[in-house]
Amino acid sequence: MAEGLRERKKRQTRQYISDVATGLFLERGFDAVTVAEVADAANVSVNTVYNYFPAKEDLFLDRSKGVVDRLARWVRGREKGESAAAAVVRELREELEAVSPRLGLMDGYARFMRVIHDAPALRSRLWAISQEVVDKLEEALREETGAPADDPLPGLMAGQINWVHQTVMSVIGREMMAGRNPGEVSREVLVLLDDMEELLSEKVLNYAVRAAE
Amino acid sequence: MAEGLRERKKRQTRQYISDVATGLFLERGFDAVTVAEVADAANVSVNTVYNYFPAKEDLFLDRSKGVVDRLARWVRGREKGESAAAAVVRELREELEAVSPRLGLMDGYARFMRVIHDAPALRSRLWAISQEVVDKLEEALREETGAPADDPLPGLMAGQINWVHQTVMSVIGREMMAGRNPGEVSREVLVLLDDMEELLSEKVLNYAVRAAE
DNA sequence: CTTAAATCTTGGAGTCATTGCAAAATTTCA
DNA sequence: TGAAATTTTGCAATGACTCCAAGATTTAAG
Repeated sequence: MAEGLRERKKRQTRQYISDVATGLFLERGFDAVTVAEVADAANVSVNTVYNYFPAKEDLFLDRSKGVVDRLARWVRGREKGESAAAAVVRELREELEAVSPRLGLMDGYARFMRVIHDAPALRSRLWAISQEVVDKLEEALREETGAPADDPLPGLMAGQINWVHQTVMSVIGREMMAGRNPGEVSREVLVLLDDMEELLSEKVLNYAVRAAE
Repeated sequence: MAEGLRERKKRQTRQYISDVATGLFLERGFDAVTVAEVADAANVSVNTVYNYFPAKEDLFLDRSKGVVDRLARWVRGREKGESAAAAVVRELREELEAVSPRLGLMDGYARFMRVIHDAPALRSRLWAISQEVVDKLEEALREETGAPADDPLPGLMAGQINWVHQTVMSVIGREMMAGRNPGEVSREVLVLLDDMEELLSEKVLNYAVRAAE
């Protein structure tokens, strides 16, 4: 069915508010910009802003929400004969080798991270998102392995896999904020990823291996 | 030097405010109690509350701050021939066997956790504390091993060790909230701890072994 | 014991995020 | 085209938190 005028306008408005807000936050920092200013700059009322975004933090982290099922998706899409952890490590390695902006390997990410780093509210929102990532990963592991609800292993495995992802993301953030360029950081984190892989036990690396056909 | 009247009064006032606030939060939940109510109930002004506590969350989580250097302390106090991870696992095992209230194994912890669970602001404050725990642990590992500032290993090891501690604490919280009693939870988590120990690689279990004399 | 300095407490005003409500504007659809 | 559904907006209110200056208390010197 074709999308009505109303739907299109809503999507545009939402996007515009988010863009305007992001611009302001990047310029002056999260705390220094009020929601009222965002509303003014976007030519809408404060209420309209809250109509689209549950909280101020969502104005800046709206995009990041595409990340919540990243690990679950990678695990579900793992190859035959590949374990959950191996799949995540492989996907991370591929993204790193491609110097992918999805991991923050892009110009401008430093400024983005700086805004988050300087605003406690944004940091906690990021933690909340990260928690969602683990939860969805654990759920995926349960489904993939058919583990009973009281089996603690999926939770433990999700924790280990999340450690890898979390560490990669946080080191990238730190290094980019330190002024390094994406290529440099990519190479450095690839080495780090090797180190991490070596720290994973065989039990982790062999958990939830997908049946080879 | 003897403590002056002023110092004593301040400490008492601070403690009293925290106690009163904790009581109210346990009764009615974090969000349902305003800072003004806490101030009233404690016979002080709102400004005095903020004089002692930087934010509302600190009224409830004041105690928890004793936890921030737990892992660093355990590592620094590890025995001869014992690694950092082994020390943390051992200390955790001892606390679990003792059904220690320091880990939340006590009646009333369920209600305490419930308040945190239901208040996003408290959850993020807990995350922040947890971050401090890792940071201090990493710092301790660097000092203990004399690793250079650019060595990534201490950070990775801190992450692995933190995973163990974090998982133990969160499972205890979850089970206690589910109405289980401390003894039960203790036994269950001891088993879980064994599982986790098996998931740690040799490299982790042998990192920062203290010289045997 | 008296008093000035240092320190605490308090009241009050103000900022800002967030919510609730009802009126006004816009879009959809019969 | 006109009523119904949906969106936008203005307005008022709540609650955390900050700033400031005045008042109360404690300390310490004389």
